[in-house]
Amino acid sequence: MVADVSDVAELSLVEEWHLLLARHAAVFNALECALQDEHGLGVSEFEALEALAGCDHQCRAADLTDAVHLSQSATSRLVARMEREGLVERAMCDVDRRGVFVTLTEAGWTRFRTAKPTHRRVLRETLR
Amino acid sequence: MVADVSDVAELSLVEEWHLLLARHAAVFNALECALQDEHGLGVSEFEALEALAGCDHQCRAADLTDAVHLSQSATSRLVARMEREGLVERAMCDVDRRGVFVTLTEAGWTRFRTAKPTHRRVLRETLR
DNA sequence: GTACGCTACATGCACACGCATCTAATGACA
DNA sequence: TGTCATTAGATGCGTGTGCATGTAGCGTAC
Repeated sequence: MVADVSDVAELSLVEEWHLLLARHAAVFNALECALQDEHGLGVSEFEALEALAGCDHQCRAADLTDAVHLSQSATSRLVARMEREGLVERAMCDVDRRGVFVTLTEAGWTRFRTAKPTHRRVLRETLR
Repeated sequence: MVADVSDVAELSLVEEWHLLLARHAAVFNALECALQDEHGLGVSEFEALEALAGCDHQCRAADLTDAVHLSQSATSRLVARMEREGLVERAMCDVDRRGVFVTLTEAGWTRFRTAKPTHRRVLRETLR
């Protein structure tokens, strides 16, 4: 019984997937705990804040959907939660009145800057 | 304004994290859709089946928890769902009567073998 | 043997998710 | 201008998740 080339290729493919799963789970859980405990933020909330901070503090809801890797509906509720917490505001978009501009509030910007060191620390500790 | 070494290091750390997030989301979603559509399985269900198949078709519930990267409670419910679908059985563990042996049924083994090519195909198509 | 701490798994609960669907606005075309 | 397909985002619904806790069995100490 000799493993041929395609068996080896498949094995490494599965191993790489399991490695990816394990790495993701480890970093994600560590981030979730640290951000929640120290700043009352979930990972998705932080990613949304980071996306907004990197986009002039304002972007379309649809752009956030890509940034947080969530469904459209989940993103909509995420924005609703963050608005309830005063981290962002939803503004009517003039050029396309179906659209929504999500804008970072002063409180949201502050929370992001405060949480950022925690985020980076956990990445340093758990990534790779 | 010159970026120093630690700024560069932090940037690449964050980029690597975002890459990990994106890769995970892409592969996970593709797997979820394909396995659900073609075999009525979720990713976690498949991972559990794979872990059991690689463990002589029988292992402790606690071992499954590690394999699926889920909490203990989620794993317990996962096993309950899979038992309801006839994919696994829960058996009393003689040496430690608190424990539970999860065993692959014939149907579970068949479902795993059937779904495996789909799983590998999606990995080939979406990983890297 | 009895008491006590620990471990394995199950379960109540609150909450976040995706899917399907709804509403409102847009753009194209007759 | 009126119709209609398309798109942006919100929401009802069912389900899966983690946390906290419950229950039962184990192991040690006395």
